[in-house]
Amino acid sequence: MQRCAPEPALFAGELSAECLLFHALADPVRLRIIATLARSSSDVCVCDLAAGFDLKQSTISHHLKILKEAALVSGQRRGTWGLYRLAPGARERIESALERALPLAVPA
Amino acid sequence: MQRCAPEPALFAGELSAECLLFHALADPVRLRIIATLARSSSDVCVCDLAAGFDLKQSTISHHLKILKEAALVSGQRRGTWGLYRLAPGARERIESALERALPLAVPA
DNA sequence: ACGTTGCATCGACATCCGTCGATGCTATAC
DNA sequence: GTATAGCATCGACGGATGTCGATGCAACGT
Repeated sequence: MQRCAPEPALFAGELSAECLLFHALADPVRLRIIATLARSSSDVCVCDLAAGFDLKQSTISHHLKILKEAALVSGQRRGTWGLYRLAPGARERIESALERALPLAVPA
Repeated sequence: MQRCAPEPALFAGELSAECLLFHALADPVRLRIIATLARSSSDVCVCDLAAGFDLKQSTISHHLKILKEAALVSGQRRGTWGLYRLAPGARERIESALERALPLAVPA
């Protein structure tokens, strides 16, 4: 039987870092946290996130840890509170990952 | 005790569609499929993906179904082969989702 | 008609993941 | 010093998910 396509040419590059980024965004709670931080002019503390999203504080901490590991969020402690904000360049990092996965201009 | 921040102001919008999009991208196999289709000038058939990624054909079909449900991929049958390509506007849809989650200019 | 090929679907299984309660730590308040 | 408040971490549990083999189906070739 003949070939089904002219030539396979499958992508063989490394995309695990990009996959981690998209994974961090692929959860409703984390996406809401990101959307909140992206729209907040000041830092947001864990207690407000837990209260606002109707989730336990440990759950919010869990998601914040994933977001921090993806370098999408940065946090600092002020007294007993944990204040979080969008990491600088978060959106640019996502756009770069998108460009590596789906390049607008296909490289030669 | 005093408040930890001036005012919560949590995001309350709807992001489930955007979450589905990012979820479709948050798997190594699916991301490789997308990267392959984005770089291929012609359609790619299921058998080539299965052979190239060292996965069973049923597994590839499963991932293609998820990508199709996310409207990132479109497929057609030619004879016994299943040919897939990147859906038109796939990248634009992802960028729109990113804009809704992390707006560059925060709306008033 | 018959066998073959390629794909989609199904069920099963193992693993991952989100959520919670419990615990410990640090900083504040008394 | 003691008590309290806020957060991170841990272990456990249930549900979601990726992978596979088996089956069914449609199209092709003989």
